[in-house]
Amino acid sequence: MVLQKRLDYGFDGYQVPPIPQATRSDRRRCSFKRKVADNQMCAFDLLATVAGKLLLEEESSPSSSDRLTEKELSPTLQVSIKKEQQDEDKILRVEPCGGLESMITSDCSVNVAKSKFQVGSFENKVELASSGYQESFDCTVVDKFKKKMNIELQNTGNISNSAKVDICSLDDLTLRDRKHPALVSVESSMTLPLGTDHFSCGSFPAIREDVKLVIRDDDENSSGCTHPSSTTTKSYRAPSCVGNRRLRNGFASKYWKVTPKLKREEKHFNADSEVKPVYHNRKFCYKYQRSQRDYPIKKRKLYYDHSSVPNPDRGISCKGITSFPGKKFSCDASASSATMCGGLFPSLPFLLMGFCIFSRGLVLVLSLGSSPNLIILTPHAASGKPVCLPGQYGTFQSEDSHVKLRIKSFKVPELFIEIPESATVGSLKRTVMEAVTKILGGGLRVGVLLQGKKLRDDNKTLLQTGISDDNKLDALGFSLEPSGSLAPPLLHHEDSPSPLTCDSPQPLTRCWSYRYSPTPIAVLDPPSLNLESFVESDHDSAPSPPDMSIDKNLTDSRALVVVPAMNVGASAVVPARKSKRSEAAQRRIRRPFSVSEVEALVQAVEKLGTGRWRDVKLRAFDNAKHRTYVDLKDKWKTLVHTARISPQQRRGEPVPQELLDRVLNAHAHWAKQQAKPETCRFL
DNA sequence: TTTAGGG
DNA sequence: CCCTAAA
Repeated sequence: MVLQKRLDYGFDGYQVPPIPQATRSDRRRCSFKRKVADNQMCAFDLLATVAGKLLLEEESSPSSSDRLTEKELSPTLQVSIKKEQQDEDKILRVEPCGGLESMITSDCSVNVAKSKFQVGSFENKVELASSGYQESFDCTVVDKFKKKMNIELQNTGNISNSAKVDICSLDDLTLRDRKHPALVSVESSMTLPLGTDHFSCGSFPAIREDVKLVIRDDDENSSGCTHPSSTTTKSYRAPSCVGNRRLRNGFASKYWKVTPKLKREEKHFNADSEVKPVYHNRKFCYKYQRSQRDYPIKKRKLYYDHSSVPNPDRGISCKGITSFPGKKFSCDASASSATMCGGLFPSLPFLLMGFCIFSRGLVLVLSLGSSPNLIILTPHAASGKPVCLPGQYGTFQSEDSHVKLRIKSFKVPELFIEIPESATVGSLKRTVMEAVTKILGGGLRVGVLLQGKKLRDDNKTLLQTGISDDNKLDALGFSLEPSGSLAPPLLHHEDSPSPLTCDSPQPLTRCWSYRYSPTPIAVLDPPSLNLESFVESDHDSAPSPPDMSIDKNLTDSRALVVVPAMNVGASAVVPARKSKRSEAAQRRIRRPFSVSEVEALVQAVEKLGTGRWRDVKLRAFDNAKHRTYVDLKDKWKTLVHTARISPQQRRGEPVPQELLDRVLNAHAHWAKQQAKPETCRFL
């Protein structure tokens, strides 16, 4: 999908010519897809694939193959990337580094000529030199690291336009964060001083959850190792170790296909800026030739002056924050390894596995724990935000603009089973089976949900709906619905159709949200439930223990519930509670406050008062995702009530009288405070 | 989104 | 806990 994104930028997916021997036309036709189990697909694979393709294409290009001399190719830079799956006959040879001259220019793009970058040991010099065009960037290693490597991208014409990527050693890293035994931290500081203002990077909201997943993995895998060589967990392999098996090279992109869109832009440029498209090395590899004289200036403008040129390719933005004319674009390195991504990877070190600079952005392949991630710093326009593709992502874009999806689970219609206590387990099973059969009997339909919203228009293309948008992948969900829905025995009409909230193929994805208005009956939108969410809901005990789970709570278990529409007559299957609400509006399970929670609540209210429930939430229940500020307010209400009634009338887990006294005191106190706002509000 | 209250 | 009017 990420690559699909690239489509917009002129990167036409990834296609790998099957075999070098194939004729060109054959190659074009039967370029094979590297079939990889979805969960094995990783960003690096994608890039490697691309690299493979690029290389192969280059090899077959007389003009460029000239440069592929043994001399120039450092042996260590020759890499065989083999699918870990053993795709025997399809071993890609990727030789991305040594002296290959590549140019990936499209309209206004970074032009990278040389790339020597061996991530495997981090001993090579990184050098991305200009291919001779003034407008291109130089990327050179400033420090020969060991300790620190500095890749500097700079515009040869103007030093101030530079991008820096600092890579510090593990040692440096562990000093900062011992928790993550990553090997190398990439402190990316992209600095494009363009003027006065300063933009720093924030976060990538769109992919935050994905990232969380990664972080979790990190923690799990974290072994405390602080030295690369000792860090040999599955997820963290020292670069040098990796080298043998699967050397992960940085590579410069080569020739990118011209996409239709770009072709159009091409024309545009032709007219506008004396840019003459020149197909270089096959028609889908191209670059522009510009007249030298006005190039440098114009070029920079194209790069950075977003407002002056109506072209999507302007400037590199970091996570959506872009450089604007006269402003400085910067991702400060001081923050952490995550700098580049700001809040995305807070202080999470990552290993730079490769990078790729191409016309429309900078791609970094980073290892964030167990799987490589693809970070794309895109030019401003198109999506604005960098894309992160977790390695284990189940969806990706393949050639031919196909969207590949792996559906791990379906939401299934809710079932409601009513069965006497005296019934046997066997009869329970049968009853459930009956209910299920009832539904299946009528046939099933599949619903597609995007960001919680049901996609009802069957005629829209994935592209139109945005499903092919990488940002939305994790918001994609499917549901099973009784197909009899068109003329289903409607039992209740009071409900209105409701959006399903969740569920992507990923188990840990957030599920529905709490408060929904009554929603329509389940006929068309049968209540669905995520089977995978039958996770033991966490017993939130203490209010504060860090809750690392991704809202596990939200996936409260919802036992079997009914599918009203389907229960025609089946005695065992009856409509649930008038099926008042459907899927999303399912009433949350009851979770009585524990004494410790009450304690925390009381303490917070004593401190903050009774009108600041949000603050109370943040202060004392920030980690209890299932406790909303409304819940806290409600609880306080009941606490006050409880405190006022006699102990005999109280129900549930008894709250210590001491706490109830404090409740009354605090309540009285804050009531008084409200009466006289002038007074200082401290206890 | 929060707050404040009734259900 | 839910639902909402108001802010």
